[in-house]
Order: sequence, then structure tokens, then C-alpha cells
Amino acid sequence: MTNRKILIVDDESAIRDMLRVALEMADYDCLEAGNAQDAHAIIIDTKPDLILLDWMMPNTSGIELARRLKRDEVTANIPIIILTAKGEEDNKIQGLEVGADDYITKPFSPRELVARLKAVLRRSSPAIIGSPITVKNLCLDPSSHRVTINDTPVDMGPTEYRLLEFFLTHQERAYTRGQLLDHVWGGNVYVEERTVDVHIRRLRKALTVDSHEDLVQTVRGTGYRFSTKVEA
Amino acid sequence: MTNRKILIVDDESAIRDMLRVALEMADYDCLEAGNAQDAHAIIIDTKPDLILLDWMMPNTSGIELARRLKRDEVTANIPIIILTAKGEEDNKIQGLEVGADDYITKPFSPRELVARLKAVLRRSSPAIIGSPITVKNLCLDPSSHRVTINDTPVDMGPTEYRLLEFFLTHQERAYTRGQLLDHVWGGNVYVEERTVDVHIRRLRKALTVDSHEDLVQTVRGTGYRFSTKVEA
DNA sequence: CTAATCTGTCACTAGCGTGTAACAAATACG
DNA sequence: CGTATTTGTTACACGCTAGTGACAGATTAG
Repeated sequence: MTNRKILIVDDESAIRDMLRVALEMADYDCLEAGNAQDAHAIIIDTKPDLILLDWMMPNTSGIELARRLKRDEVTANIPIIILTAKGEEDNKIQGLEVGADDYITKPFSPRELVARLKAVLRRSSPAIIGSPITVKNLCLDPSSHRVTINDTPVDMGPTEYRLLEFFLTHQERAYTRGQLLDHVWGGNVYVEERTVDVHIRRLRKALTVDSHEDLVQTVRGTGYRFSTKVEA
Repeated sequence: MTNRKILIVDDESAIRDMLRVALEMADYDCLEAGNAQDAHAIIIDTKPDLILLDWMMPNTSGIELARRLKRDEVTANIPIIILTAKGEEDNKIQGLEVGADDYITKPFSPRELVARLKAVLRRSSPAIIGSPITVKNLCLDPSSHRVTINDTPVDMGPTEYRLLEFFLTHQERAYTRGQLLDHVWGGNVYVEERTVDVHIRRLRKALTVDSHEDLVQTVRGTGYRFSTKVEA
């Protein structure tokens, strides 16, 4: 789970296989989609770290998919790399217009692909490799994927980790259960809203060390909030 | 708040009934149309919050309706959920092209339907949050959903919060109890007018920190007013 | 394969928020 | 002054929201 997830969108399974091999050699986790519809579902579902998108596909072109993704707040900041055949120069321009982060012209070497991919990931997600976030002796370090309080490791499940990560990057703001589901769970997963309560509970339990549990506050009638300000 | 209006478009009345039951259980208001023409009229007429559209209909298929809606600026941002039978994969792609917001494949459970519907509605109506309002060290921040006096959080119930929010956005003006009920409680609720007094009391109590309670003033024979000008 | 962990849901409980009534206080008016 | 009207204040019961522990199925690790 520590590896980055890359979604490959191409209608030709041969090309998908080729890409998959290249990426797995470079230690990335791969997802595949053969058309825009499946791709969209997977994206909303699993939130990949990057999307490799073939421009020329039957039916729906990549452009429509890209545009949709950039329009939706939840998916807007997932970087996209466009794959184009040689001689489709104009499409490149369109692609960048829509918000793609880079494009690669076929044919290309696996080396080039991986290099570009790394570059885009490095550029567009400093947060993931990024610096640890510390609040009142509570520290979350994304690179080691670890949470500590006073340098003592804190144990929690994956969902609680993501929840805490989201809270730490969005402090002092109230979120409804629905919004938390969107951001932490991902869009098309259908889960009871009350499930959020349970994970809040588990997160709080994990944070009881040194009384950090009241950083996660209930906003009655609305949802939850992460805040360092505690009422008197 | 009034319930969301959902328009069901399907040629089979049995399916419409099924959907209606499921949606009404979840507290949505339902409209129905048996064909694309009626649907279009209803949409223009009542502007529903979301459209459930069966893909396979005699005469005008759903695709034509969807395309027409997306072309018209007025209706373009009404979210559409497509209902498809299993094995109509290609239609999904067409749908994406046209701008549908989600798909549900028959058969589906009422639970799934409602969950998806909620997710789409949530995503398509981004909560409009105002900026913090500050008056004499009293600050209400809608995004964190919190009230502070001199940066110290103030505790109050949801109703008092909404009341204060209303006052802060409508200062220096007297409101009758009835008007306050309309604006803060919402239109179609019947409660005793004297209830307002009680909540005013509670709000004042919450604001006693640093003597901010006289911002909420009584206007005898009329109602209440929020004013920074202190009465003589 | 088994064991351990994680996840989502349910049922139950505790506590909070809300509206109303009843009474006290303040104000208007003759 | 005395009375009627309006508002302040408190107490209380009901309903609803959030907290909580248990549990079964899913998933993962070993």
C-alpha cells in the first residue's frame, strides 16, 4: 500500500500490458481500464496517484474524461499524463489546455515513461513524499506512514490513518459525515454515514495517549472538526 | 429546508413506482415522467434537483434528452443518473460523453440507489460557505462552524448558532419573532413565538463572556435587533 | 490454509438540544 | 397607583443525535 497507484487507461490490452510491466518494474501498483467509463469508476473508487491516459480511444475520447476529472474537486488534483501517437501535435495542446500535466508521444521507451512519471509525481504531490505534520506533540509522517505522540508510536488502522491525515491537512474546519466519506473513503463507495462515527471513535481511542483525543471535536448537528483550540 | 426534488423518467410505471417508494422513504420529493417529452416539460417547469433517467425508452431515448439538457445552459448543471440494464456497456460510454453524473445498473438495491443519489447531490452542490464575520472581538466563522470571543471558543447550541449567524448578517435592524422564525427556523415549521424569547435568552447567556450580551437588544412591542450601538 | 486484523453495520445508551409552560419581572397606560 | 401587557427566566419532558461495544464478513499476513 505504500507504493503509488497508477491507473492505465487504454483501449488496447496489449499496450496496457506493456505499460503495466514497465511500471511494475519501477515498483508502482497498477490499475487498468479499457474505456473511459470504467476509468471514471475506478478513479472515483480508488483515487489513483496518477493517470496514464491514451488520447485516442473509440467512443469517448480521453479529452472528455480529463475535463470531467478536472471539473470535480475530488479528482481535480490527480495528475494526468497523456499518451499520444506521433503526429497528433494539436492534441497535445488540447491536452495541456484541459489540465493534463504532461504528455508522451508514442513510441516511447519504458525509461522515458518512468522518468516523466516520476517527475510529474514529484512536482505535483510534494505532500505525499512531503514533510511530517506536527500538532501538539502529535506527529504524522507520511513518508514512514507513521503516527507518533511524544515520539511514541501510535497504533491505528488504515482508515483511521487516512482520516487523521485528512484532518491534519484540513484543520479548523467542520466537515459533514458525507464530506468526510467523499474525501477519506472516496466517491462512489456507498457506506452508512454513521460509519464515520465509528471510525472517529477508533481514531479518538488511538489518540487517547496524552489526552489528544479532544483534537477531534464533535460539531453537533453538522459533523466533525479537527482543532487545536479547545474551549475553556 | 425543503426536500430535494427528484424526477424519475422511465416508461414502465411499475419501475417508477418502485423508485418512488424507495426515494420517498429517504425523504425526497418525487416527480414522474413516462417519456422524454413530458420529462422535458417538467424539468423546465419545476427544475428538479436531480434526474433519474432510464436509458432504454421507446421513441426518444434517454440519450437525446440528456444531450438536450446539457446543451441548454439553464438545465446543464442538473445532475443526471442513468439507469441501465446489465450488458448495455456501450451505452454507458455514450452516457459519459453526454455528461451523466453516475450510472446504476439494474438490478440494484434501494439502498445503493439512495446512497449514490446522495453522493451525486453532495458533489454537485458545493456548500457555499461565507467568510468569517467579526464584531467587537466576537467572531463567527462558518467554515469551522465556530464562534469565538477574544479567540476563545464560545459554546452554544445549533439554533443559537444559526440565530447569531442571521443577526450578524442582518445587523441594525429589528425583526419580529415571526420573521426570526421564518429566517432561522425555516418556513414551514410551527412553533410558539415565545420560543424565540427562550433562544434569545440562551444566545445572550452564551455571549455573556466579556459582556457581549447587549449586542442582542429587545425592541419592545416588536421583537429583537442585533446592534453594536449600545442603548442609552 | 489459518490466524489476525480491519471494516461496516446494528442495537443500545447517554446526553444534549428543543419547545413549552409556568412564574417573575419589567414596562406601558389609564 | 393599579392593572394589563410584554418580556425575562427557569424548569422540565420529550425526541433526536452522537457515543459505544459487539459482531460478522472481508481482507490480509504469515
